[in-house]
Amino acid sequence: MPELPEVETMRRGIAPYLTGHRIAGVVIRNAKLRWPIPEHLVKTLPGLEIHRVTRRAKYLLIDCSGGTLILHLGMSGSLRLLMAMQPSTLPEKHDHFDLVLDDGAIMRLKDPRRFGAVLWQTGDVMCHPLLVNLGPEPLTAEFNEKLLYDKTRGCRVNIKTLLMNSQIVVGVGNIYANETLFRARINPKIAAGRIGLSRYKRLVLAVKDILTRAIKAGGSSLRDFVNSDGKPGYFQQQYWVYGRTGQPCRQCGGTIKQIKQAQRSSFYCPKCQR
DNA sequence: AAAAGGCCCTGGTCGC
DNA sequence: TGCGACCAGGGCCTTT
Repeated sequence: MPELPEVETMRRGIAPYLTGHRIAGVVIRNAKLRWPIPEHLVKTLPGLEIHRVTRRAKYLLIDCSGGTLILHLGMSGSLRLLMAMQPSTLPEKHDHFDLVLDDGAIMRLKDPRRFGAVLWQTGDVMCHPLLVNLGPEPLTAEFNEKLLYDKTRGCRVNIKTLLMNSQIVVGVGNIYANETLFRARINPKIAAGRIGLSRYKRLVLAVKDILTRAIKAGGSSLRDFVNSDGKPGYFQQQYWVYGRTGQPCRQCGGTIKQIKQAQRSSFYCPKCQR
């Protein structure tokens, strides 16, 4: 389940191998992702030069001459780089898409659950319907307590669900929503409109700090991106509350509770989070 | 308008 | 050991 830190780690992993290269070929083995992969990419992309690889929310943006390739990894997607002359480049069952580069390297997308996406946008990529309504990046100054406060006056939705709303802030998935609320000592059930500036300040700091640390941890696994399974090595990190139903709170020893909010599992410590 | 629920999909886990 | 039921999850889309 790639969250923002994982996507950013993947971006940093692939960028050096793509930037400045020309696309030599495209292979679509299974176009049926979240949306169909446009078949015309097989003809359109070869010959184009890759200028840079950026990220917006959890979307990877491969900026080419003439357009931008938009990748989303869904919840089971991963990218791998196979270098030229490497013996075992046989695609496996869920390797749906290859981007072949002019030096023979291959960027291969694997996505067993096919919630991911490969799309193409000409012109300003930020005008794409999937990107145009996104809220601020969590690690920018634009994401702050005042923004949360202003956007939630009169809002009755619970804070956990709000935090996962990409129109409010992008890149906070289920795991980090739970973990950041614990860090900020905020009960996930509280209505967003009843939270004041001081608690929002704690929440913003928690989001920034936890995401920043996760990205740093991912950096140490960057070398694994070439000729590996594409999975950063920090997935087995320790969580304070996520997935710890019934276990003792690492802070107070109380019991971690699990509830459902907007069809998603929420985990929290009723004693620490009020 | 806001909020709630549905849906896409596969692999892993669990009970029988 | 096989098999069905169920769950997880991002996030757009539809319904209320």
